Amino acid sequence: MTPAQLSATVLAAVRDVFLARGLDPAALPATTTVERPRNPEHGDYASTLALQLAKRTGVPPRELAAALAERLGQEPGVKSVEIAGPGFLNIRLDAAAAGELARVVVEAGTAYGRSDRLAGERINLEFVSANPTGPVHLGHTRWAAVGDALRRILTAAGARVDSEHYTNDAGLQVERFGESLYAAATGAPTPADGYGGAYVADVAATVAAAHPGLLERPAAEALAVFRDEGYAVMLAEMRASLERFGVHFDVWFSERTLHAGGAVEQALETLRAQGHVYDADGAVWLRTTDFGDDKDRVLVRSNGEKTYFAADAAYYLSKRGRGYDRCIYLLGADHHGYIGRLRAIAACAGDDPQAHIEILIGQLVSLLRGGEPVRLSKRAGTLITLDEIVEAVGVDAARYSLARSSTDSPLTLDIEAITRAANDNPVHYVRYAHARICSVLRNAGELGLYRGTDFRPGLLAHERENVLLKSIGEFPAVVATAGELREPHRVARYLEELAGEYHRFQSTDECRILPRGDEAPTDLHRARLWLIEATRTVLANGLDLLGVSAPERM
RNA sequence: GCGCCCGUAGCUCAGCGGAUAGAGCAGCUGCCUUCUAAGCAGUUGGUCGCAGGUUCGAAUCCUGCCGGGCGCGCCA
Repeated sequence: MTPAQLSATVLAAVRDVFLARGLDPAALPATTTVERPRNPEHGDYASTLALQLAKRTGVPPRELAAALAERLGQEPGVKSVEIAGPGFLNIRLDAAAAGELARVVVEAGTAYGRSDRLAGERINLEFVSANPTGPVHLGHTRWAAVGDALRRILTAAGARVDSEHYTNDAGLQVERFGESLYAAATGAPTPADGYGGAYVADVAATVAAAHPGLLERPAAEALAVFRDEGYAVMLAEMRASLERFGVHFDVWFSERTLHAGGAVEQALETLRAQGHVYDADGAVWLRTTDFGDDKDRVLVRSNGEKTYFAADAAYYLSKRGRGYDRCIYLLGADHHGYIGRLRAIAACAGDDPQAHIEILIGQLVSLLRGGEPVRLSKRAGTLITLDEIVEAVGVDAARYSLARSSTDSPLTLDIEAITRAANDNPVHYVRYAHARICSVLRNAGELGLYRGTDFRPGLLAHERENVLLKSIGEFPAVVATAGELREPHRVARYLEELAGEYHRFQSTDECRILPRGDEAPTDLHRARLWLIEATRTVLANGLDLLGVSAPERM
């Protein structure tokens, strides 16, 4: 029995109790969940429904719990129901009912964990959105890992998701980048406000090599080539780095195309038609304060130039126009000032910000080197690139360690620790569990032992097996919750628990999976093969949601 | 000054109102003559920043304070 099935059973039971006692079923919640108590003495699952309903019905919780226990105890598969404390219901399942879960998981395979919780949602998920003036670096990497995991999780929860990278290629920064490249190619000093990292010289050399005689051409002409070609080179590098990191964007969106295609103009008209645009001091403003922003924002400067904010508005309208009903922005904490104005854009366009726009703010990654904070700067060239991180620890470890903590908490990474601690990364613990299972399955194959079709779930009666089954059963709810809350780290934390349950199971002498020596294989061995295949399935599915590989050998 | 986030074990961090607050790492003690020791078992370690409040119940929700990070342009 899955937790979802048990929850439905509990809800049906409480409905029966309500009807029998003449209580109003309208007081019942639409859904309920069962918890996994920390303390094993509190049963396999616990329901707090009696506690929650006591106030609404006026029936003392323990009394309600007693009636519910009586009724639930008759359900097939339920071994016992006890009332505890103020009105907890502690439920135990028959081993056979609990063990059936392994069959469910094995038969679902890669589909186990998916749900339709977010079915019908068409989501645009934007993250990284780095300026094309330097390599993807550590500051972006957290969002790359988290954003891509979120894309996978939302998809698993039933949503239709496109991931999108917005490239700020229209403004002054690209201009400065071009100037810096030209300077580097001619041996001139880096201009003020230019880019001085070592990669600048590399990109400049690449561009120069592709255009013989470029430096002999007039400065304005050469500059334009360095700017445009350099930008293209940089963008291609960013893409390649992210792809190597396992992060694929469905859409690479260029800010330039908004300006060139007239989308910005059109956005201004749309907003004006909605009545939130006004002119003052020679500039054109959007009255974002109508919708909670702390000040109005300029769309067109008094010199006639459209602001970055105007492009933001056009960009949002572009997303909506492309059919996304929910636009999710994953931004670093240094951009949290954007929340108000972005939401105001949606509102000014006549949308309901609550429904259509969602801004997730993640805290920044800070860096220590030798215990001292390191200031990262693209301009100064003191940055740690995604490529360097991948080279140091590999894609799996890097992705995992960035995705396993809540983006609400700032992450502190020690540069030495990243490389040195490649071994004490929890990712190994999880992947190792998967590799161990594969190893046992290989050994079973050599013995000619397979799980077969005659599965006897009731044989999985050992406490370690029971606990493992319960962990496996949690997976779909974990994925659904991670999707709803936009919190991929929940999947990682869950996998660490599951891996722990597996390691403990396999270390238990009474839980031999394969026959020893000349022992004859039994139904119990075969039942355990079902159990470990179910465990392997969940580990593999879960790691995949994080973009981390599940190796068959380590 | 205003706004957002954070404060939980020595360190890095989990814990969407539930029962005795957890994990990894670090430390200490054991366990490889059969399924991978990247593992397991045990042990040390906590005023959940502080003070109030809400309720059957608060690390979790509310208020105030303290400490830290980040942000508050006709910049991009």
